[in-house]
Amino acid sequence: MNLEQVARRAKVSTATVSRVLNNASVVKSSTRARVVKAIEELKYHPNLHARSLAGGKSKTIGVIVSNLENPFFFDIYKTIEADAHARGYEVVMANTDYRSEQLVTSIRLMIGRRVAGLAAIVSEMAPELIEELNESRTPVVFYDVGTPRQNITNIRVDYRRGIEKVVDYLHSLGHRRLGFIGHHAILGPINERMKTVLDAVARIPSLEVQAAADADTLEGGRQAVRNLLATGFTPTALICVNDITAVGALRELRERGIRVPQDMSVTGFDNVKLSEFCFPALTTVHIPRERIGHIICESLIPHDVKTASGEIVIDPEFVVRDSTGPAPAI
Amino acid sequence: MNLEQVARRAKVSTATVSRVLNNASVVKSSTRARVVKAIEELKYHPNLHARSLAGGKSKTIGVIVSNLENPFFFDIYKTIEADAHARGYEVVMANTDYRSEQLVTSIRLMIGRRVAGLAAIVSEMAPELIEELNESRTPVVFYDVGTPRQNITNIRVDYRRGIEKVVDYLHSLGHRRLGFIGHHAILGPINERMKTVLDAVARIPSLEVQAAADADTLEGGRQAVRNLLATGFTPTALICVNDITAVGALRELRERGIRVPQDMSVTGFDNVKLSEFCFPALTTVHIPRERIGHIICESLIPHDVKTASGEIVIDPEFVVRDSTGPAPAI
DNA sequence: TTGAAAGCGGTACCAG
DNA sequence: CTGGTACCGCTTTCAA
Repeated sequence: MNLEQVARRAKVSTATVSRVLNNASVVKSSTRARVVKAIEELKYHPNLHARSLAGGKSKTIGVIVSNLENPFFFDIYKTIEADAHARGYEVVMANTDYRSEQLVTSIRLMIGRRVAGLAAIVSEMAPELIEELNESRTPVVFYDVGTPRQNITNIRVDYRRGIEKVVDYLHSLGHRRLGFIGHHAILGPINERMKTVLDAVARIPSLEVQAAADADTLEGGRQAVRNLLATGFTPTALICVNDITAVGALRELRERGIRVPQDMSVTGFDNVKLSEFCFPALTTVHIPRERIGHIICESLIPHDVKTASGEIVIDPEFVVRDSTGPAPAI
Repeated sequence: MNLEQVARRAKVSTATVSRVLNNASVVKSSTRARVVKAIEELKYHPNLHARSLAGGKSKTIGVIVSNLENPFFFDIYKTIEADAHARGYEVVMANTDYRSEQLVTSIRLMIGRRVAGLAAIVSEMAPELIEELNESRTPVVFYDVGTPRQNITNIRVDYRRGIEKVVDYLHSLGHRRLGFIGHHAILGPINERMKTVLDAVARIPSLEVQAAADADTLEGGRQAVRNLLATGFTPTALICVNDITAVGALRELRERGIRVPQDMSVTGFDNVKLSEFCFPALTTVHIPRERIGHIICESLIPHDVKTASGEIVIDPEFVVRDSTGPAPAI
C-alpha cells in the first residue's frame, strides 16, 4: 500500500497526495476530499522510513538510559516523552542495563536512525563515542554525575554536595561506621560516585566506611547488604546509592531482625515515589527528575527562545524521613 | 555521509560497500579491508531508514503497553526485548498511559514503521484498530484479561480464576466485607476486571463488596483507599487490582494506624518483585510475566519450529505472604 | 492548484 | 568477485 495506489484511486498525482498528507494549504478542498476518502478506504499508512529518507529529517529524539527499571530513569524518560509529544516529536528509547557494549550499540542505532537529538542518561560514556556523535552532527544532551564532556550540553547533579549532606547528617547523629551500598556500575577503578563517597567520608577523620555492591535492583540492594555484613564490618548506618537499592537493603535488615532506624540508619538517593511508600519511609536526597527532563527536551528540540547551553549543575536537596535516627548506644 | 562517499574513498562501487556492510562472504578480503578502513575513517553509519526502505523489511518489533511505570508491564517488555535482541531484532516501545487516543496514535506509528511484528499489552483495543492491523498484514500478539480477538494471537491470563482464589481465601479467613481497589482503566461500563470481581464475590452470598479506583500508581492506590473509606464502608480486607496499588494502599492504612493484617487484610495481583520487598510482604497472585514475554516473541518472530498459535490461556498461581490474616473479631 | 520527475541512501539482481 | 542500475515510497522543486 503506497502513495501511488492512493493517487490512482483518487485520480490525482502522488505529489498531491503527499500535499494532503502534510496538509499543505494549497490543495483545493474538493481534491483534498477525494484524496482523504481514498486514504481511508485503502486504510493507507505512510511509510515512515520513506518519509524521513526523502525529507532528510526525522522528528524523533532518542533517549538512552542505564536502567529503565529504576524509576529514577523512568521519571526522566517520561518527562522527555511528554514534552517531545507536545512539540510533535516521537521518542525512541534504549536501555543499556549498564553494559557498555549495549551503550555502543544503542548509540549507533540512534545515529543510524538519524534522530533529531539524543539524550544520554547513562553513567558511562567512552570518549570515542562522543567523537562519533560529534561527527554525526547529532545534538546531544548528556546527564551524569561525572565529568563534563566537550562539545555537548551537560546536565550534572552535584552528587558530591548530596553525599556530603548525607554524611554530615549521619555524623551529627553520632554514626561513625558507615556502609556504602552501591551497584555494579559504581565498581571499576575510578568511579566518580564511589570516589565521591570516599572523599566525603575522608573529610571527617572519625568516620570509617566500607562498600559493597550488587545489581541496581531491589534484589541487588538486598544482596549487597548481605555482602557487606558478611565481611564482619558492623556499620550503624547504610548509605545507599539510590532509593531502589535502599528498599532492597531495608528488606534484608528486616529479615535479620535489625530495626531501622533504631539499630541501623539507612539513606537512599533520588527521592523516587517509592521512597515515601516503603517502610520506614526513606531519608534521601531529592533529584529533580522532571526538571532534568524538561531541560533535556528544551535543549534538544529547536525553538525560538534561546536556552542556556553548555553545562548545567543541579544542587540536590536533602530530605529527612523515618529511616534515619541516632546511632545506637554501643 | 553515505554509501557513495565510502565507495569513492575505498575505490569500489556502492554495491561492494553494501556487501561488506551485510557481510556477504563473496567479497575478497583485501577489498573488504579497504572498505572497512574507509568506513571507520569516515565514521560512517548506514541510514537505517534507507535500509529498511530498500530492503522492504524492518527487523524491529513494536511493543505497546498501558503503563510502563508498573513493573508488571516492564517485566514483560524487558523479556521481549531480550529475546528479540537475541534473535537480531530491535524493539520500539510505546506507552499509552491507558489513553485510547494514545493507543490509536501508537498503533498507527507502528504500522508506519512497518514493524515486523506488534505486541499489544494493553487493556483497551477498539475493533476498528484490529481491522486496521489486519489490513496492514502486521503479525500481532495481544495480551489481555478480556475477550479473545479474531485473526490475532491471543494470550490471556485467567483473571477470573485468579480473583476467585483470592476471594475464596479471604472468605475462608472469615472476611465478609471486601473492598476492591482498582485503577481508572477498570472503570467504564462493562470492564472485564471489575465484572470478574463482582462475579467472584456474587458466588458467595455472605460476601459484600465495594469498589473504588484511582490511577495505576502507588499514589493512586493510596488515593483509592481514601475514596473507599470516605464512603463509610468498613471492609476487613482490600483486594487490589495489582501490587502497585496494593503498596499504595498499604501506606494509607499505615498512616491511619490500621494494622495489616491484624485490622485489615490486603491482597495484590501480579507478584512483581516489589510485592516481596514492601512491608508487610503481599499476598498476591502470580502472573508469569517472563513466560508471557517469551510466548510473545516466539509467536512474533518467524522461526523453524512451529509454535502454538491462536489462544493461550494462563492459569495464575496464588501466593500467600504476610498481608493477609483472619478477619478481626467484631 | 496540480503533475512530472529528480533525488534521499540503500539493496539486490544481472552482467562481466 | 565486482560494478552498473533499477527500484523502495515519499518529498520537493519546477513547469504548466
